[in-house]
Amino acid sequence: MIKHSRQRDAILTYLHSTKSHPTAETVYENVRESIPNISLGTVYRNLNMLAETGDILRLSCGGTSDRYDGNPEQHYHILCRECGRVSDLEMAGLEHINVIAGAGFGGTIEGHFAYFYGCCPECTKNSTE
Amino acid sequence: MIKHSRQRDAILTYLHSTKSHPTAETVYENVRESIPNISLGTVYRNLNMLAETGDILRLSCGGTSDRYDGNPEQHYHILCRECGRVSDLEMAGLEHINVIAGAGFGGTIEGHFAYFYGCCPECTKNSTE
DNA sequence: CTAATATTAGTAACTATTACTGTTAATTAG
DNA sequence: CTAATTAACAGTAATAGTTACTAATATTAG
Repeated sequence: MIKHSRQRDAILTYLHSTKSHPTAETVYENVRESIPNISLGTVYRNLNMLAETGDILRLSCGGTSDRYDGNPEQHYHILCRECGRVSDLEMAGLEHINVIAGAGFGGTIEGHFAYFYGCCPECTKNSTE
Repeated sequence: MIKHSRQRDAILTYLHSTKSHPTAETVYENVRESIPNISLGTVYRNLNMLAETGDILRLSCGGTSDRYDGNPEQHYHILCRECGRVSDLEMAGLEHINVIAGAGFGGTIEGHFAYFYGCCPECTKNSTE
């Protein structure tokens, strides 16, 4: 049985307020502004719960720590190799690649995880100036 | 300047001998059979070097530890949600998704990372028996 | 309101990985 | 073939991210 908690609300509210795909540590720092004595363990536990229930997305883009996304809708991301930022991509879904992968494969493809890397609009602009 | 080393050779030889995408720990355990006192730090250092030079691939499929692949050619993987195994997929390249992602994106797409998840042939077979 | 218990803060523990240090061994120069 | 140089090593300590534990607190049900 799941009980409401001020801490979990604050975490979700913060994630909804940003498009920056923060790490657990960043979530912690920001939520501390409204709940100064929140524990880092609480942040981790709630991020795990929220990811489990599908209310948020966990992004593992190869960096040292996972990132979280308050938008649980299926969408894709790009990791900027210049500034490290993770940005949303507005693009069509790629469900068809599951079919490509499944052709000739003896098992079952249930889905995929994908992210792109390159240079974000800001860094691309800066490097051509 | 890069010097030859028996340890690095053994690591590469082991990775070439398997299709199992082992973790650093598994590489360590196996290479210890030929070099019993090899250090875990040496395994990590060489796996990083080999990944850096492009001789092997590092796979970060969301699990707790990275995995390594002795085949440096671009190819895709499937993570079995049943047994945790990571297997190679024989399938066409997906370079076209970079174009899809780049459409309407202000920055530059250089490439993508993708893996599939589902059920490997062995587990699919077992679950339908 | 009271009882039951999910959640918390704070801290300790754990795991994967990297850094450090003195020693060993691969390469280069003579 | 030495000897000098230094990359790489083994062993160990340290770090980073995350999870586990515990007694106290806050939420919900009745």
